[in-house]
Amino acid sequence: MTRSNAGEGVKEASVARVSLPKPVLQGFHYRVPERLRSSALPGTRVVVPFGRRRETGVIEALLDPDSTPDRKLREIERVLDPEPVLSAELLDLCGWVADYYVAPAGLVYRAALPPGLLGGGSRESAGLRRQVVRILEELPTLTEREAAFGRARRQREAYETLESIGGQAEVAHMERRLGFGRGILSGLVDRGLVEITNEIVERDPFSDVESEEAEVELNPQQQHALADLSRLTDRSEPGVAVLRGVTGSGKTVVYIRLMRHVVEHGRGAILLVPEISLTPQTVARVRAEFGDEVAVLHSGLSDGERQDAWRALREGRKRVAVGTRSAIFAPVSDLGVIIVDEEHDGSYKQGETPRYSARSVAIVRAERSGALCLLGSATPSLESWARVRSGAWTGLELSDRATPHPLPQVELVDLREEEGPVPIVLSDRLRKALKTRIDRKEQSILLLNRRGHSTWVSCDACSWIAVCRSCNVTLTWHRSRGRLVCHHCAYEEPARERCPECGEETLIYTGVGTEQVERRLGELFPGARIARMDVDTTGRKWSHRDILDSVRRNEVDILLGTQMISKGLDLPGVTLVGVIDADVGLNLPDFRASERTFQLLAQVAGRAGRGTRPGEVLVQTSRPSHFAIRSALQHDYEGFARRELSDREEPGYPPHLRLANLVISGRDGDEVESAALALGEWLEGLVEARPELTGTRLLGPAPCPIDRLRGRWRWHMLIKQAHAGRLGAILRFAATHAPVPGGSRLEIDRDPENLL
DNA sequence: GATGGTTCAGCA
DNA sequence: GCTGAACCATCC
Repeated sequence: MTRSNAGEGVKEASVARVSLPKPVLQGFHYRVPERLRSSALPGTRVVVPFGRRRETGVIEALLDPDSTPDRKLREIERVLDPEPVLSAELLDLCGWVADYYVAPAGLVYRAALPPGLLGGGSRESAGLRRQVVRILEELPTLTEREAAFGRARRQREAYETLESIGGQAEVAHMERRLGFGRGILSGLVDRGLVEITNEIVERDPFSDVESEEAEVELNPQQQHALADLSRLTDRSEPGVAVLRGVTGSGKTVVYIRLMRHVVEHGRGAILLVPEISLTPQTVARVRAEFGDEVAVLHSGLSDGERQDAWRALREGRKRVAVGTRSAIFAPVSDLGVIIVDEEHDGSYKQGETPRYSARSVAIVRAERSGALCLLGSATPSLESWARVRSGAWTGLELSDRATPHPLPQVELVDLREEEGPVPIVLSDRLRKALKTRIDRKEQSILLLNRRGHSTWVSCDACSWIAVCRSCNVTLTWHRSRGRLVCHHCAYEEPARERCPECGEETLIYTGVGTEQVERRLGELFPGARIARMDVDTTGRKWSHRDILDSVRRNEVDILLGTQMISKGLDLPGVTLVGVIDADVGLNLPDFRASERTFQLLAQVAGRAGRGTRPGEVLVQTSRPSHFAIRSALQHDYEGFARRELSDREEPGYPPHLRLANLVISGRDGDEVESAALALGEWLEGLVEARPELTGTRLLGPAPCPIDRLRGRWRWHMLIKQAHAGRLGAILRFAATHAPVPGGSRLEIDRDPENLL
């Protein structure tokens, strides 16, 4: 680690390495002026001159002047924090993330800090706050204006427009109605002419969640698991434990008791959940147990609230953090346990730089701070499972349901046997089952992992297909909106009556989505109360909660939705779960297709029969003999895992090998292709030339499954290596030396969750 | 990511 | 010889 200049030797620590939140891998060196020597410590934010502007960065390390690059250094201008915002522990952890994922350190720090602390602008979180831009400095004379703007024409226009509408406007208004993008506005911010602030903050939507948790008696299995886990946390090197608990087995109670144990011993705890709006019950129970001791970090908070929660942890006023992915960086000191709930969930992997997996970071952080890392799931990832089987990690199991009923009966409906001129949406079997529930006043859940009305619109007369303007994917017809929508970018267009190609009224709509199912249900069961839950119906802030609350209040007979209804919900009135098309994810060109299908089916099946009445599950499929579906049918996790592990051995996929996906993209398709081919040759040369890289397997280059996205053509190649260190070495070398022509961009995704 | 310097086509 | 756009290295 770096030295912090503890009082003595003022002259040796007069240079700082600073990381800026920019997509550059290296740090930059600055001189620490005499007056800042005592406050410019590693982990503090500083303002530095960069080019002709100033930037906020984080001091990564203090260095001896003689060991720093031979060039004239500029000076740190200002130290923003009286105390480091990143502790030595977190600085170190971020360093690991930057190194392992080959990500710019500054971007890692930004991901680790509450929004707003680094790199100004916070991400928008729909509607909870509105951002307002306001003029700070008047420019009365023309000469002042010339001087202030120079050649920045658009900025000047934006400034003058703002002036003419009263000096203040909503950022969204400037962007959408007036066409002044975020970039232009932040340019004005940088010139110090305007400021952007967040206004109107609603109350914390979780603050009034009721404390429903009564003291629960643990069953023998839970007691056992808790005792084992508690014992582990008392060790100096507790390692990683995987708690496999069937749906409804009561993992959350175990988490809570374990955290209680840790807190009582004066240590802290972090609980990660996949998506907080979908796990209100988990959050509520933690709140009920820990009250003011817990900080809930979720995207619904305003910047201010998030910073408050963060500070409370930093100062030790709170010892327990609950949150999504980025909460793995919560400043909890003296950690006793880090729990990753639903550890198999793909949302723990960030989809953009830094492409870290919160699960992996959790494991590293726990190890480095002597804490236990507990991974919980009904369907652990194969990566985790393999480690348990090899004996490297501790495995624990909850096989009994805490509810009065065993796991529900799962039955397959073979769609190939169903007759009809059009594809079957609701088989007779499923229809009857739904009818029975409605008659009995019981509730049903229907899963279809495709939103919209029809996912494929084409012309019967000519060959026209509705595709996105900037992505190589079909547009989905959203009937209620009357529009054709791309599910990968923002593009949409009005729905049409006639084929735009041949002009005939011959458009056909195939590929059933949730919106269409909702209509069909309405026709089939006229009196039934149907709720649809997918991205389109949960746009408003707390609509998730509203929908689920109404289900819980028994105001809904059928809850229909995408995979967001499969996760962690505890809806005791549900006795039927129907899967409309189990094959949706099975045919994706991704080595995790089977695993995801199995997990989804197992999770959604677990929603049935959690109350006093037993549950039933119906799965419609055209591939009833597929082992992922068969295993889900029998609730046979181990059988599935065994088969899938052996299937992955030969093509060589995780967990047998480490994987990285290199994606090269750009606007010009031919250019990207030749860049990808060149990169492939370069990598082959590299691997051949270096004996220490033996055992590296290269796959591709080939066009990505979605070969055009947001206007960029995409090629990719896979690197496989059994040895994590070697893979890291290759990736770091490639990131800095690989030939990437201008116009193309290389992105490195280590341990990819998604190969599309 | 942003900037500023370099290069070069297009034009007088 | 001038201008603007495209390209690319550099920013400490």
